[in-house]
Amino acid sequence: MRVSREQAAENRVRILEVASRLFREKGFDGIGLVDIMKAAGLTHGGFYGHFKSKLDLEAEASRAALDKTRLYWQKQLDNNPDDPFGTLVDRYLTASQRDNPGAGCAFAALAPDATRHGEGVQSVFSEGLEQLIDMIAKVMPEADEATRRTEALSAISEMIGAQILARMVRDGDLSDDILEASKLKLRDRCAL
Amino acid sequence: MRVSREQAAENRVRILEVASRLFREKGFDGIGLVDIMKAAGLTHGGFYGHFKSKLDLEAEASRAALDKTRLYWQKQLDNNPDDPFGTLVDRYLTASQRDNPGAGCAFAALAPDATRHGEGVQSVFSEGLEQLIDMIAKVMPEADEATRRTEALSAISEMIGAQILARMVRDGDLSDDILEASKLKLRDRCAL
DNA sequence: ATTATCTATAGATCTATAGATAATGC
DNA sequence: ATTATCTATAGATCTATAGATAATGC
Repeated sequence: MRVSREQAAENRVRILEVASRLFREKGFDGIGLVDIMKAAGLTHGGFYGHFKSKLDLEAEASRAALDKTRLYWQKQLDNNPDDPFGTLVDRYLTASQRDNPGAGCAFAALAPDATRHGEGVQSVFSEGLEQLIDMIAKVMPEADEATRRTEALSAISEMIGAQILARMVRDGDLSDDILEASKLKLRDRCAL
Repeated sequence: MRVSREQAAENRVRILEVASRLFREKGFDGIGLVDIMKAAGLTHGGFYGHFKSKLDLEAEASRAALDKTRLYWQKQLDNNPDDPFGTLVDRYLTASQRDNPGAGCAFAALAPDATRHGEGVQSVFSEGLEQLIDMIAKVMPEADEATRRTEALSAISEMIGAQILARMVRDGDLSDDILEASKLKLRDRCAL
């Protein structure tokens, strides 16, 4: 049943991909190692050859998710130099983001979970947020750097909060309204 | 070991209070029935005399938490008729709210958890949010009712998002900055 | 007699580990 | 010979239930 070194490295990546999706969909406590490994096409016994513990996987899978989505958003900003922040707002506050938590923003899916899952996990989210702040502060329209950072912080809080609440609500119309309201308010900031 | 009908009713209330605090602190999956009952001064076997299931307790404890905090905020609005929304912003976006999740906003503590814990729990949070929206929309300064609702939705998303991120971050200065940034931006809306 | 609570436990699930297996890579 | 994975299981924990217990309230 052994596998090449190369195949083993691919297996590790697949565990990370599968775990980062399942954690975002079901929460850290909503999915077990057995099912994660099964989803990766492996048995659970092999898990500890790749990771030290479940908490370790939570941290690594979260880092993978945050890195991947940050790269995606960086590309969106780069490809829309005329209105980078407006593009971000329009594409983040969508029903498709809301309805695909497994592939989307790990902050919206897991921030409160991360707060309760130890220093390692929390550090990953903290560093991920700092990088996100820098990335967005750079494209804010204001001249003053400190103001751009304040604007970025406020906008990030609103966008993530809106997705969290839009997902939570059972009424689809209200859910859409939540996204639309923040889109409207945040779009205003581009017209400076 | 039996207890009077009156005492039993008090026990039920105490279970709800204890559970609503522990759920907000540790998440629905972060605390078990045995420890909840122990914290209420009872043994776990008695639980099912009061609630149908853990999910049932999650819904009822969340309703209790949301009702209690909404009453608190309604009182803050009523007591500050000159600047109700500014008062709300100033008092919600505080370090003391951030550092006491067990007594604070259930949305900030449990919204993503609620999304994953079945229709009953989700309905409680949905209805709680609708009531909160109505409460805040009423005190927004804008003349037009639809605009007041949009403003309320956007402000709620930002305030809850800010508390979630402020709790998640390990760097205390950044955590304070997150709250301050949103306080600054939201306070601007009073000056209409 | 009724019933709120307690004791004890069933049954399921979860993380983690130990030892076996078999293919890789020296 | 090494090692990635698998099989099997230990040990802990969690929800839920069954039956015993003892005080209430008719």
